[in-house]
Amino acid sequence: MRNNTMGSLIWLRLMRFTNQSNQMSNDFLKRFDLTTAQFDVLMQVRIYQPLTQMELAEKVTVTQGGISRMLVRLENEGYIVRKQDWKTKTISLTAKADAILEQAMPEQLAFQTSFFDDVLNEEEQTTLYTLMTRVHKHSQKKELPTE
Amino acid sequence: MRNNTMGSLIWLRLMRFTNQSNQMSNDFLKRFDLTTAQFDVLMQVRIYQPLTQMELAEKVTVTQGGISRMLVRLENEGYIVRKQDWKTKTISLTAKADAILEQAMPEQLAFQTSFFDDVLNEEEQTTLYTLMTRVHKHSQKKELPTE
DNA sequence: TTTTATAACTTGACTAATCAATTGATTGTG
DNA sequence: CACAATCAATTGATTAGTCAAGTTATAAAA
Repeated sequence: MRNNTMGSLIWLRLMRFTNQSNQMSNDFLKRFDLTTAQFDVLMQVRIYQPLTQMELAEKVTVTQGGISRMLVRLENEGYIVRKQDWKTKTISLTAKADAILEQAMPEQLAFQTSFFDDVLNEEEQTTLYTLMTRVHKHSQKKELPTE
Repeated sequence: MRNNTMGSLIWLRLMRFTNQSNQMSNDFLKRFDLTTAQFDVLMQVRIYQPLTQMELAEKVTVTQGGISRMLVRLENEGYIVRKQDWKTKTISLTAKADAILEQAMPEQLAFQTSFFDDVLNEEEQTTLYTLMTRVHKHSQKKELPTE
């Protein structure tokens, strides 16, 4: 069964790990009544607010349609407000979201960090980050299809 | 804004990369009328067939419910068959799936590999794999919650 | 033999995405 | 001014997944 190149082994590992840690993160964030995807979106809004839906979609690598649906849910929960502003809609956080993030942010960051701090030393983490950054950046250049 | 530890930077990178490469892979597999998730499942069945739904669910890290739904779709498309065998259902590939995988497998493996071969040399790939394996294995031990 | 347990699978309600088609808002141009 | 162009956001159909409650099949006890 000599089909597995090193590349495909890495690929599988990455997929399984992110899949699993994502589930664990969902579990962890339940205490704040948030999902990982919602936390991700709220963090981006917090950093870049006010911003448009298109801009936000790009930051979290989701389509327009995807961000539209996500924001409907977040708006219904009272985490964000959107106001029509020229032909775009401008998104910002509510006080409720601010308060929750204040608490959730340090805990979630510590949670994420623990996946790596427990098994890799500082140098290894830097190496992992550097390698993944190169791989990621390269994949973004790939985007233009070849056939 | 000193909230970003190295760990959370790595985490974000991994999420964004897997998310993006997953989409690209979906795009790539369109020529075989398959999604990445379907390809993943079919590959596991191919390697371990015949196997039960529970076993398969564990291999692709999905819940029982998730695998049940996925298999309904794959069965409707004529890629797999399930036969009730004792109180479990035993899954195996159809000739159709065999034929498609014969073609798709080498191409998909080459596709996955290209994400890494283009930017990392052999040694760097080994390093990346080793580090991710440690991180992944560790996260699996974590599973038991601490509260 | 009728209950009771239990393991394997399914299903309903939901989150999260995608793509492609459509609706809204704001331009220009004829 | 009306009409086409265009950019932003929404929506319908579908895939993919979760959790928790409900089935179904088999085995074991009463």
